Amino acid sequence: MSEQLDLGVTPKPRAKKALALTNDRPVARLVVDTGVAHLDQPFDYLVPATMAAAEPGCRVRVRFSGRLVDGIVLERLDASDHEGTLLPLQSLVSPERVLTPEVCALARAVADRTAGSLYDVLRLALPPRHARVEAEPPKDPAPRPAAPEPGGWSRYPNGQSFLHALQDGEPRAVWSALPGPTWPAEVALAVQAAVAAGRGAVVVVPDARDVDRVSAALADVPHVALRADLGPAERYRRWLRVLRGEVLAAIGTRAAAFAPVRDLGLAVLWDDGDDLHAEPRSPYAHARELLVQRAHLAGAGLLLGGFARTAEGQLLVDTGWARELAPARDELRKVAPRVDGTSEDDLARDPAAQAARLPALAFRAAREALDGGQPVLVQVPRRGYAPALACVRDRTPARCPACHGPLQITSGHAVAVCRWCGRIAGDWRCPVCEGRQLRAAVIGSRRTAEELGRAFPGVPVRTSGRDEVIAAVADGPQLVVATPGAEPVAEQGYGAVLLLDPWALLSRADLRAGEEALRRWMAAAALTRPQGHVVVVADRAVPQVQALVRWDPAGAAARELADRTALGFPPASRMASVSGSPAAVADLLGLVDAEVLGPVADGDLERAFLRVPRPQGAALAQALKAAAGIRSARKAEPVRIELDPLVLT
DNA sequence: AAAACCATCAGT
DNA sequence: CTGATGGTTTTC
Repeated sequence: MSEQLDLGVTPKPRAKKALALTNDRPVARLVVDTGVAHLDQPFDYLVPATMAAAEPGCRVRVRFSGRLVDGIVLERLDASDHEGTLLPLQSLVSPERVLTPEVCALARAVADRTAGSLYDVLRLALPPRHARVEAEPPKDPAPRPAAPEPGGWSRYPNGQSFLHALQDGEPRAVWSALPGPTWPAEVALAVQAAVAAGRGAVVVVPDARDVDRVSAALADVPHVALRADLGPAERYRRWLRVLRGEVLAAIGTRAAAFAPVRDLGLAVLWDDGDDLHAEPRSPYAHARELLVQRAHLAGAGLLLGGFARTAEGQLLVDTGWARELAPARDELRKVAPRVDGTSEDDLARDPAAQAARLPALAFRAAREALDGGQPVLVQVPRRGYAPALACVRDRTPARCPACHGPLQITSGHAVAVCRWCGRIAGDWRCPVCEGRQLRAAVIGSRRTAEELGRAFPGVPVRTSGRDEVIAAVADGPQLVVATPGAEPVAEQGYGAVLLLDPWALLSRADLRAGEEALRRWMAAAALTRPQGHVVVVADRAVPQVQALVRWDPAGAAARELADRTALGFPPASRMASVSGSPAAVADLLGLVDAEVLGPVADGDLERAFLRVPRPQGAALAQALKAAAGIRSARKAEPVRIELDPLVLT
């Protein structure tokens, strides 16, 4: 064979010297970081002899329309079907094959589903390279663990068959976890079942605390923990161990959904309703959609677990794609907390408890637990100082008479001020009852902590919120005031959990307010010791309170899904959010055929929602991508496109 | 960002 | 008709 292969390509006239190509498959088909929406397609380049190691999955640099850009090899071919001349690869970044076929197929599917480009997804899927770490000597593959005993799964009628099917099947389950601290152990058992059979597993949890808890539960299973806060070197080191098959299991937050484990047998997602699972960067893929898609493509099992259940999880059950994995009723009775609803008007006699606005029942429950030497968890909806105000009588949210922005009080003694326009709202009147008196709709955790301290003199009070999250507290009498998601685990479980100000959660304008409220209450209530006491300061007639009392996440999710289906809301329909300048949004909407809601002003920008029946979701994504491509080719200003947006307000 | 492509037109 | 010119399209 000649050095210079004839590929039907005329050498460039200005080429200084003939480039020696590799003999073996001299064409590399790449995905290139073009940076523009309309060029989401493979491009072919020639492989110089010096870069013969540029196998599929390798990072390369290439000249693309004059600029040096990053690319990844998708395939090596004998010849290209491209008509024009081919440029050679500029350099081979590394022979490490970082993009596996499985992750590549997933990224392609995700890009299609979200109207994004392949490279945008790969940017999220592949950690930045760290050359020094790559050069470190590889370790031996970790030994396989033994197949697990059923452990906590014996409390679920289908638990053992689920574990068993992980050996070589693709069991898909929506799991309603028993309240209590054992879910990391059950996740670990499922992972062990897959790994013992020589299959890989990925586990995605909302935050770093959960990563640590599941990682600890996985002590007997070789694995890596991928956390966002690791730093580039350690992050890449652990990721490489997965890629090279040194370990078969990876656990982490959102980005771990793409961990390149070998021969995937199980994907786990814990608490899929947590909004931390939504990727904030384009194309905004949600971890649940990633893992559902990945399990589907890879023929792997899926475990979608949580105390509460989302409407999306319910849909997976209703369509028959996944099965329900719920505890036996008597097992639930053993551990479920005793939940009482109480009116906030039923205030305690104790003056300090009154000042803290503690209803008698809540005060008593806390007192009993503390007297028994047990910690008490108090969940308050938001941190800060009285962030929102409402009519004292009927809870109508207080809005600015001028601009309808929310009113707030910024310090202990100031009058109410509009959060948007800054006007002082001294003359506020309730639009419903004409009342003039305001109350804090949401009491921030700091103030609650102060007030509770006075209601229970001598009892230590700790707070856990966004600023400072406490992972765990020891047993013993103490008050723990926490915002949702920041509740510390108690060593022996809390004696009582108080859910204050539920209206702050329930009365949000969001479509998901009801589901989200129940999710947060269940997450807190699950931290009680078996049959601990939970007091929620709301009427039992509220459906979410009922679901909490009966500990019925499945029933609540079924009702939620039915409600949304009746109204044509997701997940029964699929929606897309489109935002940008008014002209750009109007232009894009003109290119897509779907029901349009809006547009409405959103700051300087405009936002519109598109809605189609669920079966047309793929077509909507395709149409939006095509439209964005047309606009990008015209060099029109970009529009932000988000499929299945989490927030619909 | 550079190259290739394409339409237009002054000078034959 | 041809070659120069300037704007547009393509990008392997």
